[in-house]
Parts: sequence; C-alpha cells; structure tokens
Amino acid sequence: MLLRSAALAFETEVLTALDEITLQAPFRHMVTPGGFTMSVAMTNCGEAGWVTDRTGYRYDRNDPETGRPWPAMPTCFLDLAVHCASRAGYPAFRPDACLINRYEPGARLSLHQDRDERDFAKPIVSISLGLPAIFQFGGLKRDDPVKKFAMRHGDVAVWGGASRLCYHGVTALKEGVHDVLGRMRVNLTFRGAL
DNA sequence: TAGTATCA
DNA sequence: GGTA
Repeated sequence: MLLRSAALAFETEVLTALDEITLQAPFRHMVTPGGFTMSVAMTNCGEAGWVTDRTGYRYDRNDPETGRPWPAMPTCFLDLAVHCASRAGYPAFRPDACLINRYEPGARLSLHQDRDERDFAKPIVSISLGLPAIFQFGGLKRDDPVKKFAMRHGDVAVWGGASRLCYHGVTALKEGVHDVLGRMRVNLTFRGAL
C-alpha cells in the first residue's frame, strides 16, 4: 500500500530527531557478505539495528562501530510508523527497529527480500524523504516482474501478509537538490525485528 | 544477488 | 533493461 505524503505532518520533528540519531550513530557504508561496499549509507535506531558485514546479515542490539546500543527510537518515529501501519491495515504494529538509509545521487539498492526479522507476520513500513526515487516492487521470486513507483518526499510504502517477502529495491538515485534535505534521499524502514 | 560487469 |  502506498500512502502519498502521509509523513509530511511529522516532517520537522522527524528531521530534528534524525539529526540527533546520526550524531550518536553516524551513517556508514556497510560491506556485504560478497565483499562489496554498499552505495547506500546506513544507520539505525531502536532496540535492534540491521547490519551487514563479511559474516552476513543480522540484527544487532549494538552498533558494531561503537559497541554501544543504537539510539532509542524517537517517539515521533514510533508515532509516525504506528499511524502509517494502522492506516494500511496493521493497527497492532509496534516496530522495534528502524533502518535509516541515506542515498546520494548514484546510490541504489538492488532487488532483495527483508527476511532477517523473526516474525514475518509483522509488516514493513518504509518512509521516503528528500530526493525522489524509483521504488521497485516485485514478487516472491527474484525473477518475478517488478512494478515501479516514484517515491517522493513524505511518501510511505507499507507491505505485509502475502507481500511481506516480496523482492524490492531502489534504482540509482538521480542527481538533484531537495528543498529541505539537499542532495540526498533518506529512507526510514520500520520493522518488527525481535 | 541489501552486487558488479558487460552488452545492447 | 536483460544476461551472467
């Protein structure tokens, strides 16, 4: 489900909270098990954070860079995620993890599944901020055809149920400057990981 | 295969 | 965008 501009009411609060998070847990380019450095820079907040290194993908309660717990999930993040999940038909959703992805022009995320979470009954809530991007949403097999969605500042995608394990990704970010965020896109992905 | 390279 |  796509909620157009659903996050705009929370814009100021969310961006302020984002600055506080990245002060404690700066964006970093993680390495995949294959040994490639990701073009997207990531950080997390919440009880657990998604991380990747040569070892594999996992959720970790601590930031591997510092050994300290990830910054707590701000109330405005939680409120926004709960609001969007409820609107999309998941009124009981309470995320315990938020992966924060920063895209600069050229950055992309190839087709993948979110499957490191414990309970696939819980949906994924994905919020787009800053520069627009093309979100690809496919099927349960990597080769299934994908639909493309232009995600703009404030847009929210929610998927779950039969779509929970669908492959998805983001094509290379086009060059541009956003009024509020400048030359970047930020994506907040809320999960029930634990 | 949360990627890159190469062709078209 | 499809292939490997």
